[in-house]
Amino acid sequence: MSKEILINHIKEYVDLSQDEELILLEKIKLRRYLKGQFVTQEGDICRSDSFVISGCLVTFCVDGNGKEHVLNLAIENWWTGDFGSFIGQSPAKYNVKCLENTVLAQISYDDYEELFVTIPKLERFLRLVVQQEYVDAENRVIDNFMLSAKERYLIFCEKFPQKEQRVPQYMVASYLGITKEFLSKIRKQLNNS
Amino acid sequence: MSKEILINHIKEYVDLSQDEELILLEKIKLRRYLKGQFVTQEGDICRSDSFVISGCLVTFCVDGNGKEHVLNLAIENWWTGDFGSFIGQSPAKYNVKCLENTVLAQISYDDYEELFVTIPKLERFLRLVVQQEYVDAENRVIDNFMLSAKERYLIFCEKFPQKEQRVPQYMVASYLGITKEFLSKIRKQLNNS
DNA sequence: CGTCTATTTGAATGTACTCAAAAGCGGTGG
DNA sequence: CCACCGCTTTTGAGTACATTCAAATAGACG
Repeated sequence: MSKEILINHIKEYVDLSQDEELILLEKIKLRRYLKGQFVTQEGDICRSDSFVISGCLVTFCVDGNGKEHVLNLAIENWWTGDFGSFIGQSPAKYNVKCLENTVLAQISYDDYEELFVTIPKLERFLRLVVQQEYVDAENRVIDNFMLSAKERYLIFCEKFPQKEQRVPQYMVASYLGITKEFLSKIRKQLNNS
Repeated sequence: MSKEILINHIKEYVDLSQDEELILLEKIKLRRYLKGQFVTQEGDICRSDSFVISGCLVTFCVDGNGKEHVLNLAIENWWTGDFGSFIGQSPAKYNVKCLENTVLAQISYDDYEELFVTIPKLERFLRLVVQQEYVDAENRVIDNFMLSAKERYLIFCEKFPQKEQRVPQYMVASYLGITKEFLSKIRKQLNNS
């Protein structure tokens, strides 16, 4: 069953007893989305933390000129959503949209708080996950400073070949912080060498 | 006593009993550094998580051309260090250097693991802190995409006036992802208007 | 096949960088 | 107290990386 995928993900970080698994199974809700549907929209409050069972999603915001900026791309076994909105239960700054038909395993904010009491080690699990995401986010800041657009693109392809294949090129460009035109030129240059 | 400052910081997130405070006081080590000293150097393993009691620090790395890139600036009541190195107990990618005489409250990796067992709610504390830092780091990524250098500088000054005042301008520039020369020109332009 | 969206191409432009040099500033010692 | 030193900041000219805008081409889907 699909919920098991999330359970197994959690078990990579902390041990769970049979009972604890059952409690979790009750709290995890599966939700299906069609390609193009939004999981969260700017201004909404993100009520659930979402783990991707299958599919592909983009997290982006829109600036004053209507330009879209991609914060994150998520595929199977990644967490997604507007985490700032989730932890503060405050209006989302970002939109989360499905690029494919998608199945998410979700745990609501309230259930999380309840679960932290009944299964305290989930607190540890979430800490470990978020710690790593924090380090990755900081490394992304520095990579954007240190590396050229071409280098960032090459590293992206190497690190996330599946994302590169499943996500439209203009979103990859935005994720890398460059324009779609410039990414196109980079790719052309890479082919001619 | 200075250690109380860290205890109070923790108490902003979780309640601590008298006993728990005493256990913590034992594990927290104060360490003094002179201006210019390094808390961590690239390649070291960052053995302790450090909370700034007083002073000011910069976290930076050096690229292939010898150019320095500032990841973070820390003052009183901030955590500092190479967190990636700390959580993985792996060689540091970054250097952490004191810009002033500095006092840090440190908890070692091993003591942390012990503390998580004796005071499980510290797990929650750390999760809450790191969650916020993660969201801040992601917002920094997007701000660097969406905003001009001038806008980023203005927001930095507004958000962290003390950092702007205590940190050399060329480090602020690097933190913002621009050159010292360009920041100088931005400041000139802001004065003439 | 036509329509819609995504990608490519090219020319002009801009934001920010490089390099070199000068000016400012703070501390130290004569 | 001033002169000097090292380090930081400023200035200017030339340049580069990446953007904008407009148009052509390619792909996907009904």
